[in-house]
Amino acid sequence: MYLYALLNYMFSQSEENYLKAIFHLQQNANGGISTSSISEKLTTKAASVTEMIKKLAEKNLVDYQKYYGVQLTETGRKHALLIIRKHRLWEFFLVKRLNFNWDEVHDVAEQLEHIKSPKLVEELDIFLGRPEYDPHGDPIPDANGNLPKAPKKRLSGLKKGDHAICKGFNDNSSSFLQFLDKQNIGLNTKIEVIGIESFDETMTILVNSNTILLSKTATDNIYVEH
Amino acid sequence: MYLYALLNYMFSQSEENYLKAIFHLQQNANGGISTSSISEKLTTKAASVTEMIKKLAEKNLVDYQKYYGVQLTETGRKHALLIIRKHRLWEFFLVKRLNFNWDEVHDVAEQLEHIKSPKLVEELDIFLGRPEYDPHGDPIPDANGNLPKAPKKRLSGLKKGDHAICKGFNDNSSSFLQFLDKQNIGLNTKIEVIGIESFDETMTILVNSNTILLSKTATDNIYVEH
DNA sequence: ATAAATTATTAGGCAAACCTAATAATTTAT
DNA sequence: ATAAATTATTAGGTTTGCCTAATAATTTAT
Repeated sequence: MYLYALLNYMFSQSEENYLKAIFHLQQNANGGISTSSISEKLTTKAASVTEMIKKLAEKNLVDYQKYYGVQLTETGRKHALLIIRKHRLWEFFLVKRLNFNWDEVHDVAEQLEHIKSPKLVEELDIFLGRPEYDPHGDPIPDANGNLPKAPKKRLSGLKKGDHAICKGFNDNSSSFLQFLDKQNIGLNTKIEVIGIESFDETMTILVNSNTILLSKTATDNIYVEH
Repeated sequence: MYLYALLNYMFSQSEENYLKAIFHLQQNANGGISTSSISEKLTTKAASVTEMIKKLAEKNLVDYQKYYGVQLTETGRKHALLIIRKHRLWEFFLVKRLNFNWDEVHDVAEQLEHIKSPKLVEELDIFLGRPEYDPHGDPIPDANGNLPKAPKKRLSGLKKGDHAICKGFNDNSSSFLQFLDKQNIGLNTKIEVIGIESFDETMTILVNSNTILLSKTATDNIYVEH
């Protein structure tokens, strides 16, 4: 199908990285995404972002108005979701089939997500049993870009006495994931909120009968179901 | 280990493609490899090859003297073998695990071979059961660049009356492999040589009780054991 | 309301990897 | 042995995606 071929083969790795970055920034923001936030996310300079944004706008992947920020078009969003789909399928493969630890997969998946082959994505999905969540608990978009709906709730939003199950992480950096490993916090770990400090929102939680202190930054980045 | 890291992370995709092309050309030639043969293999222009060869020589991946051709250094050869190892492991994965046909895998494997992660290569190798041959019958180098020794014999080298088993193909192009599929020739197919035309070396062979005519070009590209 | 700080854009450059056209070196053919 | 053909190199250009430095627009602070 023409659109599919177009979605799969037309864009450079750089362009794909911009689409993905904009998509992720849109998740946590409303309205247009600023040039500077993109440059921060991709560790490039703002001037480079301006340049690339112009190109993406010409290709109808983003809507863009000077000083008013960027937003993905429907085509841009579809392609961003395809890259995220590939990224998360590969992460699943690496962890579940190749014995990678969840904190080791990010860099490799960043490379693998740019491999262009519609058949590969589909067959990999089948081979893995059409998983719905990656090893970090993030939902894997299906071939049409639909995400399994699991509204995310942050650990930082819970109150004293709440019980919860850990369902994902917003910061997938190796250092954060290693920190979680050290605290024995992982996907589906059961958590009880013992208390919250009023001055900085540090949270005291119970994990496997151990008491652990987590900063607001940490609890903001942990998704739970409760 | 330092050398390993060096081998894995130092080179661009283009550089890797040149190393691989030179390695393959060296298999069928003796002495230095000409600029023009490289440009033909990679469908680039000779001027681009000259440029790249200079760069590879500076990085000690090839030995190079004006008008005397190119040869891989030991480092260059090691890295070429790593890329070939990755290419063939991925082809094995695609055919044996993801239901690709053997004539569909080349382009995807050309992309996957450039993924940089020593752990990925090792774990993939283990996951696949440390296969020795890819789906085309080509040997897969081990982690040290050693190839399982299976000296290759061409079908074109056999005489009338010889029996043989098909063990691999030199031309892995989709069109050639599809031609073979149509003739019911595949890995481990049993062949009997019925006759050879003296004027153009066209060979008449018996495959599953069917008589088939193969051009010299075809028989040159089929490896056999007999 | 104006100065200061922030954010975005433009202009001009650079490196990688390709290209064409012109030229040079070597080999082959008569 | 010289002309013709082949092969290789050089010079100069292009595109992509990045950079710095200068400038412009907008927002924030006093």
